[in-house]
Amino acid sequence: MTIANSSTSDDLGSAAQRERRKRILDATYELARSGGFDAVQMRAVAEQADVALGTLYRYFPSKIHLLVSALGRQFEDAAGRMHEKEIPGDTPGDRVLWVLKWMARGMQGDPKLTEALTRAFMFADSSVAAEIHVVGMAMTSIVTHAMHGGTPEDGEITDEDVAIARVIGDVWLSALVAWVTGRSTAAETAAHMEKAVHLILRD
Amino acid sequence: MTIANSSTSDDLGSAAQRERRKRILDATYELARSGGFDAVQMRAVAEQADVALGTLYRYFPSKIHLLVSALGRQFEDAAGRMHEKEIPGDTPGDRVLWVLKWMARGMQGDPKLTEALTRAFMFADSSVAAEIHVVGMAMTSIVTHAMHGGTPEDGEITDEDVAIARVIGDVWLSALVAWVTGRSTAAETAAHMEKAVHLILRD
DNA sequence: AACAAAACTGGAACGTGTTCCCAATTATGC
DNA sequence: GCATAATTGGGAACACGTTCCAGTTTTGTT
Repeated sequence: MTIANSSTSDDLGSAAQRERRKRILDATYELARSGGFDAVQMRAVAEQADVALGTLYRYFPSKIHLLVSALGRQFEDAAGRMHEKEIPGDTPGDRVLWVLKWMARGMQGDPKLTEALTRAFMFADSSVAAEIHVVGMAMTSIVTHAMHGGTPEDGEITDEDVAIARVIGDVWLSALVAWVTGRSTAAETAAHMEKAVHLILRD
Repeated sequence: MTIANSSTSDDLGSAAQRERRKRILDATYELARSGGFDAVQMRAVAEQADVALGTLYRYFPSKIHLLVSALGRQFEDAAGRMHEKEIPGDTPGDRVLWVLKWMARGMQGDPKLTEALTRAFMFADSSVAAEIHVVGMAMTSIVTHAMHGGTPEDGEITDEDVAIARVIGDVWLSALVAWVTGRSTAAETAAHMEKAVHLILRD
């Protein structure tokens, strides 16, 4: 149950292809950051990445695949950074809340980007299962890592831990959607998460 | 904190307008039931409801509004039926699980319909806040009603109860999305909900 | 009954995701 | 180095959500 090992640091394809793929994802980020989901238009991505529209579709078979792939890269980066540090907090609940707040801070700094990626994730169907799985694994990994104090040798991660982490991840996703779609404020979201973690991880 | 009182049994408009609105929602259900989200095409809804496309857009300003309104009607119906019966089960956890399974059974009977309504709900932004609120209230009402054994006089519903119900609702939504998008089976979803309810409502 | 306002119809038109086609370019095997 | 296959570029075309408009019907008022 370690960090996902997907093809983020791409094994596949020639150097030129890896370069194209990177340009596409970079263009996606930039458009999403400035204008959110609606601004990530396939023609605009293609133009900014300097590839033809057909090529873009060869690399990512839909807009949803594209955005969820971007989300996966971001989550894996976050999970990687997470694993490099000690998580502050005396109890699992404190540490999980610390991590969730840390991620929330990052997301609030780029609300449009977050909106684009989250809505794509929520809209994805089974054809995006592989990319979705990457995200789910990274999220579970982040939470379980926080539950165990960030000290890698600190005991095994049990099935129970994973189940708990999934539940927390679910609540987090729902809260994220509510925030992203403007149905709740950042403060309400934070309070809601705090409540949920206290319910689930009674210290 | 009783059942939502929105304009489901429509106060607004003439008889002909209520009739049109009903035809539109019926057409929406039928198309969703047979083909899911993608089959609910605005031109098809208009044709099947025997109204002009412009009229459909006058009643529901977007496809998302239309589907979320349909979901709201369904949830209010479910909440209403819920409140008429005693919920079996000795503990809050048992009763909540019973209710969730009862709703899951209904949704599994119409998977395409569920897919259409759920995806619309997840995709809705703040312009759909009113319709979303109807759904959220109905869901919270269903869960709190189950927590208190279905006997209406059985104590007040506290803020704490509502907070708990919201968390359960969040997990349920995430699980629903996973099921609807084919990322988890009905059995996995049920097991996951059971785990979550046991964590949140320790009996 | 006559008129004004609002609602409805039918259909054209636009934007964006997606598909398709073919010529030009690049990579691969001999 | 060359023949062949795979990839890419450029762009037209299609589908569906959405908007808009001119004309007609319905509704409401006096």
